[in-house]
Amino acid sequence: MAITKVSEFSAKERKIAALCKALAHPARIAIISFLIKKRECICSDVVNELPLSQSTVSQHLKELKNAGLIVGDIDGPRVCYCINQQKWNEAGAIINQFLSQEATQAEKPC
Amino acid sequence: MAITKVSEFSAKERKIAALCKALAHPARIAIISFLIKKRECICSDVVNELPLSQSTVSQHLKELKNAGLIVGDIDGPRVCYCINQQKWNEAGAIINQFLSQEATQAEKPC
DNA sequence: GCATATTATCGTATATTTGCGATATAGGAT
DNA sequence: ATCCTATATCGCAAATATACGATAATATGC
Repeated sequence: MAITKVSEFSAKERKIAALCKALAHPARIAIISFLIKKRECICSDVVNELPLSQSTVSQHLKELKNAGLIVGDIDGPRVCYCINQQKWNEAGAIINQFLSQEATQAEKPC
Repeated sequence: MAITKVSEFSAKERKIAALCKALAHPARIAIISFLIKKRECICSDVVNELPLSQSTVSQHLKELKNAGLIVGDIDGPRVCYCINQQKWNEAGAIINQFLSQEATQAEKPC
């Protein structure tokens, strides 16, 4: 496709899409659910929970971290992951606002 | 990657991820917003609204249709697209339920 | 220092997505 | 029938995502 056109959309549209993209894989949904349930846990706990290799899990964790949804605190040789509660709440608000948009009175029905 | 492991996750996890994936591109966010605003419109209106070619827009519409979020009614030579209100509400409920999960009392903080 | 445990990153293969032009398809108008 | 408009699909190229094994990096314990 040569070049992606993502940059031609509004910041809001890109933000919503980026958040959804971070949640667009079942492994990442599972990781988030697991972290919410356990409140916090080390990377190897996640690896044990998922049917994926350690390197693949690490990649998914990285994506969630890049999206700001989780944080990893270094704890000796381990990394303790947990939800970034503030960002998680913000993300929920942004996505929910989009999901619950109200239709205006029909402007020009076809 | 040889083979995707999506099928090894739960139906719920896959459902949430699939819905988010449908919303994981700014063009599709823009399309949904446009349809909600206009209530309904023909494909070429969407093409005029987005900085993308007709064939690319058609592909994005197809993805949203596959996800069940929109429907396209054939109207002579045109296709009139609109939100599938019921599915849209369902999707909102599913995603929102996931987003607003409550943390349990910490089971085993690290 | 060295060995071990934990996690991240690199390299690679394959799958999927994005994007477009060209073409096909279908309906309406003349 | 022919032309025009609107949409979908095909074929292709490039970008991105998924997945893993191997390796690097880091901290701890000895």
